[in-house]
Amino acid sequence: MAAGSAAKKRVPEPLVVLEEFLPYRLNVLAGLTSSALAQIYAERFGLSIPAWRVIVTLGQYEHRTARDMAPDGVMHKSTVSRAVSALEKRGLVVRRPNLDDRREELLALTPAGRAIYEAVAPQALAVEERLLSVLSPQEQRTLSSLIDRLTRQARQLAPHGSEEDEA
Amino acid sequence: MAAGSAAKKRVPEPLVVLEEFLPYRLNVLAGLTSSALAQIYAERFGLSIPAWRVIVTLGQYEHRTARDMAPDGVMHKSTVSRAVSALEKRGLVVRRPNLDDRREELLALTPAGRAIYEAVAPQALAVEERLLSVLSPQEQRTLSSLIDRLTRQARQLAPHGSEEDEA
DNA sequence: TCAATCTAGTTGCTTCTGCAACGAATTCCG
DNA sequence: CGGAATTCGTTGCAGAAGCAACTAGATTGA
Repeated sequence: MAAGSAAKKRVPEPLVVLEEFLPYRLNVLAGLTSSALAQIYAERFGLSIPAWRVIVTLGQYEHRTARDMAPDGVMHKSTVSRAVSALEKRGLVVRRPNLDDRREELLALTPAGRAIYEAVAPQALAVEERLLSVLSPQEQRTLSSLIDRLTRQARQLAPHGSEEDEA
Repeated sequence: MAAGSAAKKRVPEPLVVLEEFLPYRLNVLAGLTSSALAQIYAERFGLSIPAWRVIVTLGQYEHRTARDMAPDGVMHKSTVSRAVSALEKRGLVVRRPNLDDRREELLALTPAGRAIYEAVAPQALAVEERLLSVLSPQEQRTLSSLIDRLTRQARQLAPHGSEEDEA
C-alpha cells in the first residue's frame, strides 16, 4: 500500500459516517467560527467568549441581570457570574443592586466597557461577513431559517432547563 | 410574565444583535445538539464526546492512528490521546504498534468496543433523525451544502493548523 | 554517516466549565 | 403571619481542554 495510508481501509458498512453526521458537522463549524472570533476577543482585547457575550448583551440592552444571559441554555449561570466578576474587576461593567428585588443586580457597561464594545463589535461583524460572503443573500436567509428551526427542535430534544414546558 | 422585565430596555442602535449573530447561533445550536447526544453517550455508556468520536471513527475505518482523528482542527491531539487511553483501560480499544513506523500506533475496536459501537450508533442516528425531522429532504440537502461551504470558509479564516499558508 | 529537522504521541501544568451546595431575598399559600 | 418552596447569584470542587515541553522514532541532505 501507499505509505501511511495503511489504516484507511473502510469497514464494509459503517453504521455512522462521522463526516456526514449532522451534530458532528455542526460542532466542527461552530468550533471553527468560535476560534476565529476568539482570536480577536482574546488577543486584542483580553476577552473570553463568555465575557464577549456579556459585553455584547449589555451593549444591546443597556442593562440586564446576569440571569437574563443564562437561561437560554447557552451559558451556565456560574459562567456568567465569573465573567461578570472579571469584567467588573477590569472596570468594564458595573453592578447596581436592584432595589425592587435585592436578589438580583442590574448590570451595565462603563464608558470603558462601551469603548471596548465599540471596538470589538465591528471586527466581530467583519468576521461574520467574511464567513457569510460565500453565500448569496438568498442563501443566507435560508440558512437563518434552517438554523432557527433546528434550534427550536434541539431545544425540545435537549433536557436542560426545559423542566416546565407548557403543553 | 411582566415581572422582572424592567431591564429589557433596548439600546437605540446596537451594533451587534446577539440573537442574529451567526457564530453565536451556530454555537447555541451545536451546544444543544451536543448535549442531547452527550446524554446518551454519558448516561448509558459512560462515554465522553471525544471517546464517542474515537469509537465511531474506528467503527467506520477498522483501524486508524490517533493522528488521523485530530488534524481536522476538531480535537486536540492530547484530547485524542487521553480518550484512547481511557478506552484502552476499559478494554474497548486496542493499540498495536505499527511496525512500519514505530512512532504511531494502529487502533482498533475490541469486540466489547464494537458491541458498544453497535449499541450507541443507532441511538445517535435516531437523535439526528429527530433533529432533522423538522426539515424536508430537500431542505436537508440544502443545509448540508450550506454547512460544507461555511466550514470550508471558516477553515480559511481560522488560524488553527494552517501554519504554512502559501503566500 | 550523522546531525538537523520533522512527526506521532504522552504528560505536566494551568485554565475553564459544570455541577452541586449554599446564603440571601422573595413568593406562595395555609 | 409564618413556614415551605422558589429564585438570583456565588463559590468549592472535580473533571475536561488546550498549551507547551518532551521522548522516541523517522526523514532529509550535506
